[in-house]
Order: sequence, then C-alpha cells, then structure tokens
Amino acid sequence: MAEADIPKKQVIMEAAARLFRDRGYSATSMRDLAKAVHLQASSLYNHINSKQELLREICFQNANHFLAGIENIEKEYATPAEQLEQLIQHHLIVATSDATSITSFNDEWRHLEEPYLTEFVQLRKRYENRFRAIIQAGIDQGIFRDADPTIAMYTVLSSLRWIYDWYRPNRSKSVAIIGQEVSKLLLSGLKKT
Amino acid sequence: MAEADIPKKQVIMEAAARLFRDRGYSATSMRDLAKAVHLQASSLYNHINSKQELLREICFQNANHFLAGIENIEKEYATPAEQLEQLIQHHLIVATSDATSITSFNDEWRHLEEPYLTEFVQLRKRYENRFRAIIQAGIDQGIFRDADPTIAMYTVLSSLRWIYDWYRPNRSKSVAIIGQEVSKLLLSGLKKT
DNA sequence: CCTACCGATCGGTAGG
DNA sequence: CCTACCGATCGGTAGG
Repeated sequence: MAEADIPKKQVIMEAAARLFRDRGYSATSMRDLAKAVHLQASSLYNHINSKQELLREICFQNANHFLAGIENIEKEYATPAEQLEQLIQHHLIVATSDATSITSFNDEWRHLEEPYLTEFVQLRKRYENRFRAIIQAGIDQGIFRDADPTIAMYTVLSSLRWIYDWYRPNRSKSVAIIGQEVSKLLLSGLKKT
Repeated sequence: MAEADIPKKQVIMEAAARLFRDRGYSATSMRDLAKAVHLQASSLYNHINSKQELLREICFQNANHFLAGIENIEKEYATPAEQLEQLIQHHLIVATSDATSITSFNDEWRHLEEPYLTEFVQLRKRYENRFRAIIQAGIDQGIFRDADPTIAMYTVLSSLRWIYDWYRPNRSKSVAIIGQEVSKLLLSGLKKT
C-alpha cells in the first residue's frame, strides 16, 4: 500500500535510470522499460512524453544537485583546503544518494538532443569552473603545490568517478571510508615522504 | 594511391572505432558506418562478419596491448616505484597511440556478447590484478604509504582515464606532459608538505 | 561492390 | 491502462 503512493512517473524514472545504467540509453527500448514497471509500452506515455524526457530529467536533476552543493560550500567554508575536502565529500554524497542515475549524468548525457545538450554541457562547465577556481585559490595561497589547476581538477573528478563505476555495496568498505582514502591519496600522494 | 594499400577492413575498423567513440556502439548503425567509408551497408559484409566482430576486435586489441606492456614492465624494472611510473607512462602511450578505439575498451565493451564478454572481463581483471600487485609490493617494501591497494589502483587508473575522455589535442599541453603532471600529483599529492 | 529485400524491432500515436 | 497499429530503421542475406 505504501508503494501505491509513489507517483508512477517516479517509478518509471527510477526504472529508466537503472536500465540506462545497465545497458545504456540507446540500447534500452521503451518495451524494456515498460516490462520493468509492468506496463504496456504505450501506457508509459500516459506518464511521460518521450524517452528523451526521461534522459533529460535524470541528467539535469543530477547537474543541479552538484551545482547547488558547490555554491553552498563556497559560502560555508573559508579555506580552499576545507572547500576541496567538502567538495569531494559532497560529490560522493550526491553520487551515492542516487547511485543508479549518476551513470546517465556521467556517460549518457551525450544522447541528449538540442537545445538540452548545449545547456547540459554549460551546466557541467560551470561546475568544473568553480571546482578549478577552488584549486587555483589554494595554489595562490601557497597551500597547494604549483600544479596545473585544470589537470588537478580532472584528476580529482576522475578519481571520484571510479567509485560508482566499480564500487559494489557490501563487497568492501563503505563509500564514506573509500572517499576518505581517496581524499588522502589525492592530497598527500602515494609515496612516503 | 598510398591509401589504396591500407586493407579495407582496417579502414572500416578505424571508422567504426570513431563512431563507437562519438555515438556509442548501440547508437551507431551499419548504415552510418557504411557512409563513413563510402560503401553501401551490405558491402561492409564482404570485409567483416558482423557489427559485433568490430567491437570485439577493437576491445581485445586494446586489452592485449595493455597486458603485453605490464608483463614487459615487470621484467624490465626492479622497484615498485619505477614499475608504477613506467606503467602510468605505458598506459598513456597505449591510450594515445590509438585514441579513438580506447573509448570502446573503456565504455563500450559491455555490449560484447558471450562468450567474449566474460573473456574480456577476465583479461581486464588480470591487468588490474598485476597493477594492484605492484602497488602492494611498494607498500610491503615501505616505499608507498599504507593505502588500500585496490583503492589506490582504481584511483590511479581513473586518473589516467580522464586524459582521453576530456583531452583534446593542441588545445593545451601534450599528453606526455599531462601524464607527468598526473604522475606527480598521484605520487606526491596536491598539498604542500 | 551493388540492388533488392528480409523479419524484427524501434519510438510513438489513435482510439477507446 | 489496453489493443491495434504506424512509418522508420535496424543488422544482415540473396543473388548477381
């Protein structure tokens, strides 16, 4: 009975996110999706407008989630070192709170059609710019090494990505602990000093 | 005339790698591919057996390339620190020497059909195991910090991945220099000591 | 290497 | 929410 209260559209969205993650957007058919929610393919269209709409909402939901976090961290924390540490933590929280849909945000967005494709790329760029600015501030203040801020940013972001690409719950440590270890690795390096 | 000597199958394979990278395996049709090599779709089958075959050969070619390198490095270099540094360099060389097909190795392999899917996953696992063993050896010898070797391995591998995901030639530094900076970042960390 | 064509499947609509 | 169905496109084959 409790399940009956979840809007059907949300149920469809979650099933879509899972299929997009497991097979990719293009390899997922509306008939696959219909079967996953125990409907006929045509009945899906009483709740959604198109396959594109599903991808679009999944991608932008995540993009906005990431951006809201970084803006908050810029206000709440003063030093670049704190901001970066919080950013890493926030990135992992967003990614693991909606672990199935993050793959679309990472990989399937390229199947977005215009004008949404352009808009999405701009949102992502904004996130990257803010991320880079924090690293740049750390370098300017002498807290971080004199690294290339773009390279450092992508290295950090990529390191966070493997966690939801390869991580499988209850197979190993918790995401929080993995996140801490990745943070330490990125900030202090692998070599002993 | 020089181009006439390149086997048609190779031309098709390279065009396929580019399309799989740009649109993904599922979203690439044999008619797209045919157009790219100025043929009718049906004519492709005089040179190849199936769409699957193209993906399979692209994926396994890269997998074998990566594995051959790591076996060689294990023999040629003695210390884990040297081996890791060489491994990072080798990974980047493989990735950039065939930059278009590396995306299939990274992302499109999941569209492989059995039994090749299982075989591919095993090859990749073997690469990861050897990579992890080198990090483990460095920890045992006291050269590396007491990190989780699996986490360290994935962090390193992911950091290498962004270079061919995001890097665009002549927009910035060379791959060699980017690789050096990423290496330094991973080994020494972002924070000043 | 082409024309002609196969059955299967695609996203989506009409109409109830 | 269903049945019935649309035109388009899919990977691939036959036959020359």
